[in-house]
Amino acid sequence: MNFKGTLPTLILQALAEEPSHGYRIAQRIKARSKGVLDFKEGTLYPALHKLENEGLVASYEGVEQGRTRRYYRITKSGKAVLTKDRSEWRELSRAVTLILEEA
Amino acid sequence: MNFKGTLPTLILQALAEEPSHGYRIAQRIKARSKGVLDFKEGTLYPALHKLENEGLVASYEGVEQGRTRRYYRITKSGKAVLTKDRSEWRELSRAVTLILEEA
DNA sequence: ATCCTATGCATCGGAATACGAGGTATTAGA
DNA sequence: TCTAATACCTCGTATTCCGATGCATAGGAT
Repeated sequence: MNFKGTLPTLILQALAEEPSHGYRIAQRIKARSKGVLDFKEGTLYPALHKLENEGLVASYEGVEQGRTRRYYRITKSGKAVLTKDRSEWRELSRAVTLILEEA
Repeated sequence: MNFKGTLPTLILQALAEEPSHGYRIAQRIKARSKGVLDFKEGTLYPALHKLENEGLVASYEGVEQGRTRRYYRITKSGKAVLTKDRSEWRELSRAVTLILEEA
């Protein structure tokens, strides 16, 4: 069960903390949300590609333990978008909460 | 600018407060969120029909000032779903906030 | 009297987001 | 040896939302 629309922001946030690769980003989001947020691979990889296409993240191939992984890092414009996304999230979530908590 | 997935819950909440019709529900959501949440008609009416199809709301035709309006009220199962949706919202929004506010 | 705006309902096409299923391949442990 | 976890990817489908469009009435401005 996930929200629609928050995944790009969550990915940017993860990469702002440290560069990582797809599989680990997904695990991290799941762990940090205590299992609540659990995006599937069929969702994650296309989202990652789209972010790269938009220039918000950049990727490079890395080899670790004989395994090829595609690492991603956040770009300058990615950081700017993350800042904007965060404040948008605050505004929207506050608005929804305001309505739902109102008797 | 809207969240995806919260509209049915917001509609149920509005109808839990008082029965209403489509146009007014939209205005109410917009007003309560101080203009932040603004769902369009092309979104609202299909959502309303779907909720009725699922038995979460019921509708009846009412005439007011010579105008025919379709009024909706929340049903018993609609109230149950609303309660569940509210706790789900809390859980999900808390999870996202947890990740985004974390340095 | 006429026109515009707000009200009020509805449907359609298209875009975006997510999931599930399926495919490929490597590594580590039972 | 077999299985599970890791790691990446794509495709079809469902859902959600928006914008455009259509129709119709009421009220106020010109």
